[in-house]
Amino acid sequence: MIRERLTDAIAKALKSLGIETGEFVVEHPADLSHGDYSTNAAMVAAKATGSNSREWANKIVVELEKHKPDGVARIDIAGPGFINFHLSREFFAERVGEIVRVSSAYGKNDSLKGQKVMVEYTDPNPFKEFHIGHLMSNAIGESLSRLVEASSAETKRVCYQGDVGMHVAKALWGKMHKPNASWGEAYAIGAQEYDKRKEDIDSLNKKIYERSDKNINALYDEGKQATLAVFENLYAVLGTTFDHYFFETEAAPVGKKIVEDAVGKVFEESNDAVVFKGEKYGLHTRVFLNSQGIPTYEAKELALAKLKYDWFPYDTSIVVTGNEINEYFRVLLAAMREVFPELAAKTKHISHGMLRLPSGKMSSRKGNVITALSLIEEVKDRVREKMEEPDETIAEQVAIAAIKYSILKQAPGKDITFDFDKSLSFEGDSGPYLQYTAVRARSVLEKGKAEQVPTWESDSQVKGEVPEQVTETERLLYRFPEVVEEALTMYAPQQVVHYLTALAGSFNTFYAKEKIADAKDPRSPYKLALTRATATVLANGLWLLGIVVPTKM
RNA sequence: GCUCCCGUGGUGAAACGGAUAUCAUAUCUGCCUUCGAAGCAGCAGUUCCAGGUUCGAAUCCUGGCGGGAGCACCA
Repeated sequence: MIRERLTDAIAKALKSLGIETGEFVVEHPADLSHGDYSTNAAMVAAKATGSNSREWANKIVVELEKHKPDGVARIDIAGPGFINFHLSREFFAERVGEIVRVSSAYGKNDSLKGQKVMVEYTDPNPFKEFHIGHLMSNAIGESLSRLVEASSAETKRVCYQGDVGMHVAKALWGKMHKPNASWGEAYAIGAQEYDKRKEDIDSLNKKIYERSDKNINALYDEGKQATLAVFENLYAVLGTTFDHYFFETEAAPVGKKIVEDAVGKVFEESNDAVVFKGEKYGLHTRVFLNSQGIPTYEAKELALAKLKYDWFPYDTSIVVTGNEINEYFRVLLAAMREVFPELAAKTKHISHGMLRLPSGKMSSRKGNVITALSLIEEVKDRVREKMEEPDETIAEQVAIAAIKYSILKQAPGKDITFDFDKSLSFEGDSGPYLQYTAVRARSVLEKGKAEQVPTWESDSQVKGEVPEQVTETERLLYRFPEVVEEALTMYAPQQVVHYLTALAGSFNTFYAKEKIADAKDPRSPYKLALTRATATVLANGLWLLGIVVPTKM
């Protein structure tokens, strides 16, 4: 890798000047005109010695010029002492050749080879709506899963569904009082009436938990099956295939036992409930078993960590949830560090922001939720309007791309105020823009084939000329593997999004300026190879985002 | 009240402590007899406030102001 070569060369140069440090960084300058890589080594050296950074830059460059690293065409100094590296024409042409050769494997790495990683996400609750908040969790979790997978980890996608607990009791209570209501509506009714009918609903909760009433069991089973079937259809549309489902019903008894066994050690009794005193860690107290002896979310989550590990002995367990439970999770992890220290150390909590409505917080309790299904349908309608020959499959692929892009373009953890016209765009900075560019690139390749332009090969370089001018597209293409690794280590799919958007933009500029497929142009074979490399990176990158490239648009 | 998160052009966002803060959108101006106009080119416009640390701060620290979430038997 070029980056390592540069880092080694700089370290060597510093060493020969008597500076021993690994503190400097080698990065891409924000502005492409500043070169392809840049280092702050001179500033670091200046700091260590208390002297001028421009002078250090001059000395370092003299050293670097003695053994110029492969692939570097020019080194210069700018600003307060940045050393900028401009890579050579040959370097970029070789990378284009490499991308075409490696194809769908381009961008993958071995950083997690031999590791077992589990990712839990989406987590909709049976008996409640699958709303756009779950869409956020799904988009982020799926993308993280794919980043992990692309880094060669053995990856398991799992989903944890709350099929027991107060929300179920509320939904069943609502359904019993208004049988024609949908499950989402039934839940809202139960939630709104809870204050008035607390005793009723609490006792219903206990019956559900104990499965002691035949009629209630039948209604429960029916509701669970019906809502889960809806979720399955959505997973298919979203492109997620879970390897395993965990349910709260299996976690509950395990959690109860874990907590009971540790009463007096980790947990303590308080007002008939069993609690964990988080205060000693600067946190707050949370109830793990309620006064009826029923395990709460916290106890079940503790059990879940163990159930997961028993099923798949992970090295890392990533849990994607909404940020509203950040505080709970900190308490939970504090308790887990005492009960299962080795599992707590392997658990990584990623929280996503809330999808809010302009009118305020969306709440399934109040019933003012936008369901995932209605959103997808609405977006599909808008996509169809733009299509010349409507096609159901493509309309869906484009709609999902628009939705996922709007979620993944920003750092997970930040809220999105959902406004239809502002949040979902088909133009510029959007999922469809990336798809469109990929489709367009492929169509140019078709044209090249039809015109019988010969195939360019990087090793022989005999079948056509390489244009002297390096395009912006080429300066971006070779960075893709770095972007993938960075996005993984920082749990930041938005870096892939922003990279792809820049790449697509550069290609569209290239496309507008140059005729690519032209049998009479000796540079056409190379330009087609560049087009193929772009199409490949766009497709590989979109895969990481869970977005499909349509056959046409 | 306490704890945590967040304040970037009109709007939505990006930016391992790095260079002239990037991108999109909306508005405005051009470009389809040439490989797909869901596109391209151009104009204009931004780091909440006050201190501090640093060669260098949107980023780190302190204090304000503003917004959000959570704070005992819901998840």
